[in-house]
Order: sequence, then C-alpha cells, then structure tokens
Amino acid sequence: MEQLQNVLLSGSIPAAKALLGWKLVHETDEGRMAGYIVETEAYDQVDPASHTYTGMTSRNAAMFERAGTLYVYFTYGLHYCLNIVTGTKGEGQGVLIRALEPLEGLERMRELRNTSSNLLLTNGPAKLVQALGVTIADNATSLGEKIYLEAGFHPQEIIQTPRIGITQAKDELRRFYVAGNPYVSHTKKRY
DNA sequence: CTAATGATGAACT
DNA sequence: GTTCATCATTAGG
Repeated sequence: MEQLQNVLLSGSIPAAKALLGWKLVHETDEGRMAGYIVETEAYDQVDPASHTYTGMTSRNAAMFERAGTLYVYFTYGLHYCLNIVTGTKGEGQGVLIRALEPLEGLERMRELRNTSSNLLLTNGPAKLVQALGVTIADNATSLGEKIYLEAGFHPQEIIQTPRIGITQAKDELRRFYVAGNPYVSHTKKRY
C-alpha cells in the first residue's frame, strides 16, 4: 500500500496501469461489496478530455486534492462515475475506474443494479458505482474510509487502447484493461 | 446481430 | 442552446 501510494503520486497513466488487479472494497450498512479492478482510464490537466483541463470548478475540486482522494461526479443527468485522484495536490489528475470483476456482495449488487446477470453488474463506470452503492456523498472522501483497496492479483497481460465515450483527444492511448477478462466494458453480452 | 434513441441535469459557450 | 469520462431499451436487418 506504501508502494501503491507512490504509484498514485507518480501520475495518472502509470497509476491507471498499476491499479489493474487491485480489489476495490466498499463497506456499507448493507454489507461489504468488492471487486477486482479490470479496466481504467487516465486523465490529467493537460488532457483536453479531462474535467480538469480548464481549471478548477466546484464540481471537479476533489481532483485537485492529494492522491488517494475519491472523485465522484454526476453526468448525463442520471449517472455517477468514480475516480481515484493521482499526482500531488493541485495537479488535477485521476484514474477513472471503468470496470470491476465482482467478488463479494453479489446478492446486494444484483439488487442495486436490478439485474440477474453477473456479467452486467460492474462492466461500465456508472454500473460499478451503482453496484457498489457509491454515491455523490462519497465525493472528496479518501481511500481508507468506507472505500478502500486491498491487494488482488497481478494481471498477466494489460491492453492499452483509446478511451471510450469521449470526443476530445480520442486517439490518446489512456485506457487500460486486463486482457481476456469478461467483465471489461463494451464486451459483447453473452448471457 | 448492430444502430439509433430517450432519459435527465449540470456545466459551459 | 449545446455538450457530456453513460446506459437500457427499442427499432432495424
């Protein structure tokens, strides 16, 4: 975890890669939900697609905090997504968690997501936030409170691609995922 | 199977 | 008024 903090400090791109395989845990009153991180994207202040590109606003302020802060934002009028802030305080960068492989609390996740398919539980940034029961109230809190990371597995192969759902800087290779993992977003439905 | 679209609100020009 | 780091559903082939 010492190691992890150093990687988070080193910048969003190495952090996005290093976070793959870590277990993201949320302790709630309804139980513990957890999953391996299998897909991420890196954002920083020199990136036109980043919320921090044009500077600090009331929405993105958490991204300018120190590494390990959580940035939860509301988008498209109905969805929330979760980032882990990277870099030093004031840099405005972070890693978007795009997909998890569900591990613990599946029952509760299916309830929150209103689906019976495990594959569709957490294979997208807004989906995993809903499945884990994360809310806007968690914005600007830190890893180590109700939400934290535990050591997981070491990915065998990591694929790097352009990011998803953006129009700016669409050719920058800032998306990373665990090769062959069925819970990666935009995977064909197979159930 | 793939493509189009509606939901729904905050931030920005 | 337009854009958006999205998703579920519907229409089409």
